[in-house]
This record gives sequence, structure tokens and C-alpha cells, in this order.
Amino acid sequence: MTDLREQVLSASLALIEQEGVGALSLREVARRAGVSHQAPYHHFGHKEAIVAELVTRGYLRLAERLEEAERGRGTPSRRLLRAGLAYVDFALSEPASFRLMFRPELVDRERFAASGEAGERAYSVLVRLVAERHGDGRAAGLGSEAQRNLDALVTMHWSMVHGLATLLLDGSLCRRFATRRERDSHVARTMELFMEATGRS
Amino acid sequence: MTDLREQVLSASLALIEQEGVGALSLREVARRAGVSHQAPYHHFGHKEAIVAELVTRGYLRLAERLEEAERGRGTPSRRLLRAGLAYVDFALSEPASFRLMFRPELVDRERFAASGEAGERAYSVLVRLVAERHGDGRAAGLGSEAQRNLDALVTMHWSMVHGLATLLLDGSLCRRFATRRERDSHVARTMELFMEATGRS
DNA sequence: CCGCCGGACTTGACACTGTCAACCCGGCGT
DNA sequence: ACGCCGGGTTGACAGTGTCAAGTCCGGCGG
Repeated sequence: MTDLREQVLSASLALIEQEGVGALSLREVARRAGVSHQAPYHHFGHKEAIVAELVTRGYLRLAERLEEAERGRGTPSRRLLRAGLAYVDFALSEPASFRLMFRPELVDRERFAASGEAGERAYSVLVRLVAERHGDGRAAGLGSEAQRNLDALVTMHWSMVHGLATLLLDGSLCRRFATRRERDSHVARTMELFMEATGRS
Repeated sequence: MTDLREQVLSASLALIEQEGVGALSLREVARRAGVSHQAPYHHFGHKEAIVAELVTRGYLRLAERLEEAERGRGTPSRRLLRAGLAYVDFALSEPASFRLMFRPELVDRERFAASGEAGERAYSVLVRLVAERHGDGRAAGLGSEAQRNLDALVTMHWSMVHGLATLLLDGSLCRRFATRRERDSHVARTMELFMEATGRS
């Protein structure tokens, strides 16, 4: 019916959501779209191109959510916290995209530059938020020692939210909670603990 | 020559290390072991059983490393830090195992209980270390509020090291460092920053 | 109007995968 | 001596990604 290209993309995502990343099959996607097994090739060339497109779009949506938190009201700490929660929430609400985004063997970032750039855009939001919170007061003039510490701070924040997201999604944390509400309050408590410990506001 | 079972396991790991998780192929493994494509089936039944065995052994080695850090000298904080560094180091030195361990769609934890138990063993080390550091002074008598906070602390520590490990392995951090030494010092700085922020010793 | 050109799609083939089935062989216990 | 069985083999089947043709059709130039 509508644009087959879009249909292929959404069918792929749905398939991954239902059966897991490993079950993504062009032929099954074609079947679901009601076309022959080669039709998708006319729009994408190979499987990797489909995944690359999904990865790019995933990073763009993540970047949007983070930028939304960045634009919000409140202290730098508060906005950084909201960005962190948005990161985790993204992973939980779009698990298929999130898993694809962090499986580098699926899409070669060299050949699909758009995916890499979208990832950089999301990353840069985090860098700005951390820098804002942890005082880059004297603008760009930090010595290399201070710069290295800022780098470490960014890595620390990112590792925290990324670890939380992946453990909730794929790790043992995913079996620890009976209800969604329970899980969410655990996440909130953990993030607040972290922000409080590392905070200076 | 020697035990084919062991040969299959090590060949599988080597193959994953070289070509990625997706490239694990029983037939290629058999080829490398110099046997027919069905020989591995005589020892494992299906592919999942091979992966499950690798996952179990991976968790056991990780648990050993963590327990080694636990037994070491120093304050609780120091030992927790060393356990965290051991976690990251494990991921970097055994990337194939680590990736398998956190891809739950590959092995069903219900049917392969050994994998789950080995994972629990590693997890419990972390729980003990965090509890020891963050004062479970009055033993088992914590109220449910304090218990929830301890849970959140464990999740926080685990998320931190797990996020750091996966970002170094699969995320954008892996392209940020030219030399291993540079990378390691970044890891050390990040972990120390984290421990200092969350520490009470 | 005809012709034809190119994009969207189909059909058919190939090599590869995991897995089922049958067969084969050599050492062991009875 | 015989049968059994663990470890190994070969052969087949369905499913996969991908290459190579062929088919259909709408819009264009002449």
C-alpha cells in the first residue's frame, strides 16, 4: 500500500521487538509486508543498510529526548537528572532500537556515517549537560588536567545511565521487579542517589 | 586429538572473538576442529547448549575475579573499587565471553539453570561488597526503607561498572583512545571519581 | 499514437546455516 | 561370540542473505 520502504523499516522493528535481534529476517519482513522476498532489496541493497537506517533514527529520537530535557526548566543538576531518566526510559520504551544502537558489529560506522553522526549528536547533549553542571566556569580555558577530569565525569554519568538501561533490558535486573511501577521507582531512587552523591547543587 | 568437547568450546570462543557473536557457526567450528559438521552435536545437542556452557564458565571466571578482590586487603571501599576494576578488566580481556553473558536471547536461563546460578554468584559478591561498605551495621535488621536504599546502592554500583564495560566494548568509548595505557588511565580516573563521590571512607 | 526506458517488483538460483535421520565402526561387558 | 552403545560419519531438509535475470507498468519523446 503505502511506501514499501517505510513498511519494511517498521516491520523490521516489530519483528525484532517480538522475536529478538537475531530473528530479523528480510524474508520474514517481506512476507509480512506481503511482497516477494527480494522487494526489500530494491530499497536497501543489503540487510546492514536497513539496520543502519534504524540505528540512525534511533539515535535521532534519543537525541531529541535528551535535548528536550536540556531545554527544560530547573537547575543544571535537575536537567541532567531528567536527561538520565529520559535515557533509561528510551531504552525501556524502544528496546529494539536501543539494542540495535549498541551492537556495533551490525552496522559499520565507517560506511554508514549517518549512524555515527546521530550518535555523536546524542553524546554531545550529555557532554554539554555535564559540563554545565560541573562548572566549566572559565569556558574553554581549562588545563589538560581539568579537561581530563571533565572527560571522566562525562564517562561516569554516561556509564551510569547506560549500565542501568542495559541491565534493565538485558541483564539480571530485568527479572527483579514484579510491576512496572516497582521498577520505575527503583530506577528513580537509584538515579537520585547517584545525582545526590555526585552533585554540587 | 584431545577432548572434542573442549575443542569445540575454545574454537567457538575464538571464532566469536575474531568474527563477532553473529558469526558463530557450528559448521565452521567443526571445520576448525577437523571433524564433520555433526560431530559437535554429539556433545551438545544444539547451539544454545554450547553458548550456555560458555556463559556459565564466563560467569564463573568473573565471580572468581570478584571474589579475589573481595578477599584482598584494604578498606571496604578499596576492595569494592578493585572489584569494579576487575569487572571492567574482565570485559576487556574476555570480550567474547562478556558479550555472550549479557545477551539473554541467546540462552534461556530457565532451561539452563547453571548459567543463571553462576550469574547470581557473581552478583552476590557485589551485593556483599556494597553492603559492607555502606554500613549494613545492624546486620539483617534493616527496615524495608533501608533495604530499598541498599538495593538502589547495589544497582548504582553495578550499573556504573557494567555501563563502563559495555561502552568500552561496544559503545562509542571504544574509539576514543589511541593506546591501551590511555584507556586504562581514563577508566581508573573515572572509577576513582565515582568511588570518591559515593564514598564514606 | 507508438516505442521505449527505467523503476518497482517477481522468480529462480546459489552457498550457507542449524538440525533431523540413518548409518558405521571399534571397544566393552556378559 | 554377540550385541550394545558412544563417538563419528554422510545425506537430507527448511530457512537464510544475496546475485542474476525476467516481468510489469507509467510517463516520456518522437
